[in-house]
Amino acid sequence: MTRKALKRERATARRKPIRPKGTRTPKRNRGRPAKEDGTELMRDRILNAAEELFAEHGFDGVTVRQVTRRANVDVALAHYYFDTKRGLFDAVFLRRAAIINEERIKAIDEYQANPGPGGATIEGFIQAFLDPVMERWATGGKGWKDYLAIVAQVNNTPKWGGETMARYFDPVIHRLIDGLRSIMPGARDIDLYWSYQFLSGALTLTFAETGRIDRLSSGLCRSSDEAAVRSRMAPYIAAGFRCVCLAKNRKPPGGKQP
Amino acid sequence: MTRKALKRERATARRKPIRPKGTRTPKRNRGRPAKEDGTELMRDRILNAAEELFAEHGFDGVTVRQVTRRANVDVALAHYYFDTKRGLFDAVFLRRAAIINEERIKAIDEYQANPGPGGATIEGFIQAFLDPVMERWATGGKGWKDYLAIVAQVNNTPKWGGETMARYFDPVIHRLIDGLRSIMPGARDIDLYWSYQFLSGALTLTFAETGRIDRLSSGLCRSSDEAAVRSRMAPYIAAGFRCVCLAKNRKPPGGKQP
DNA sequence: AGAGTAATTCAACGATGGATGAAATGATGC
DNA sequence: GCATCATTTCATCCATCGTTGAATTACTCT
Repeated sequence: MTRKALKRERATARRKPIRPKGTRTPKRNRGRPAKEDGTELMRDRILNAAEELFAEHGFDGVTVRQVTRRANVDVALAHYYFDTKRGLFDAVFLRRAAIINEERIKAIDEYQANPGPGGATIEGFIQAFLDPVMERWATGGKGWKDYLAIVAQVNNTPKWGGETMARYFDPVIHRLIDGLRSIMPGARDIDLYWSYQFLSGALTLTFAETGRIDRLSSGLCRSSDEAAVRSRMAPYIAAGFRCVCLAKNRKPPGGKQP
Repeated sequence: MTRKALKRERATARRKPIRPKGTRTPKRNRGRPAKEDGTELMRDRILNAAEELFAEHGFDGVTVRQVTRRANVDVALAHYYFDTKRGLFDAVFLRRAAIINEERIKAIDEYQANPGPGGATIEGFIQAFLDPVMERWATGGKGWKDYLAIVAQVNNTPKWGGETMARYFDPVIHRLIDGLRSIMPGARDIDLYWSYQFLSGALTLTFAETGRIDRLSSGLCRSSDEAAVRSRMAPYIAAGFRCVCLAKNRKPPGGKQP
């Protein structure tokens, strides 16, 4: 017994049997398909189509019918596998979140266990945190790019920015902050968290590849230029952390100091 | 002759006069209202309601009916004033964009004309660029906060991140970059633009006040803490610019240098 | 005072939204 | 070889969507 059965149980005797209507016209293309391997599983077809569309138009800008049309699949199948539209979105979001999160934890652990000569640095930790995502973004193909565009939208939406992001990403971020704290013993947590906030904004916007910088710079910069991002983002962010989190560099610019 | 007349002209004789239906039931509450001053104009009521809802749910997550219901106004009135849903959104977006853009240009001009003793600094320019928004965010009330939440979503959406943001914000950004270039004669444009990109992400996410950092820090930080942002954002960002744009500070972290 | 115009509401249109019950059909296990 | 199960499609439900034509009422100008 799989999803359908569960669903039917949940919805026991909800409606009257409304459908005394027309007789069925038995046509082709119905029922369980021949198990022809090699083709993508329908469930994955739906996920992939949804990923593309959500990346471009956001959750509310996409209809389930658009997704299933792109996947060449019946509408009902999306509900069969994912129950609701929201369930489909969550499935898209989860699929890759698990992967980068694991890679990130591993990267930070490895860096801390074995930093280069001279010991661990702020830039080193930031790099370890960024690298897995950067790598997927640069070489993971359209699927990963679409996924990162979705993350950017979720991160910047009040409705989801709080809970959805938290559930999936908080542990990794705490791991990063632990690492940074270990090499900045004097840093206050409040400074570390705010610095991460700025990091988060810069990161998600950049990987979202909105095309904004291309236009702004009249084509001088390209959103998709991985080398450009690779050589600048970590240094930029590390400099910010150094400035904000190391007390000696803090200079109150007029405002009161908390 | 105002909007309605223009609209009717545009749609000359488009449809057959479909409506041989029921007779009108003349009730209260119709037609042009008595000119009772002191109350908000209906056009503004619609704009305000739309601003709130767009901030929370995004363009596609809001229906025109929700907006007019919150504004206590008939649906048709929204189309009377703004033609389409998109027109309504643009009106919301434009209303405040004009204000901050003007203030920002003025702030940067003034800073460059009269920096403190010691001359202009990177941090000074950044501060001049941020201050008008910061001020509105901190003291402008819910309207401005909602507006900035909308900006964050637009900025991070591929569909609009390119064109919509460009049309309204590019001139100010170029003004900022001109200022920065004037005190960093050796800086390459490509570095300045990429640095701005990181600034942009940090800025829009922070002002969007998604509540993310509150949860992440277990309540240690509050999204709405203006003093915390005021004392950290400009230094963080200025440090990043210094690091990326001043050649002597550039150190290639393994990747190839463009 | 009457004609014209601006602002507001009513009532509907056609399309489409998410969702689901039931039929169909191949695979699986006994 | 037959009953059960998992997967897929068909056909539809009902609510709601953006948008509009026309009626209605108040204000403005002559």
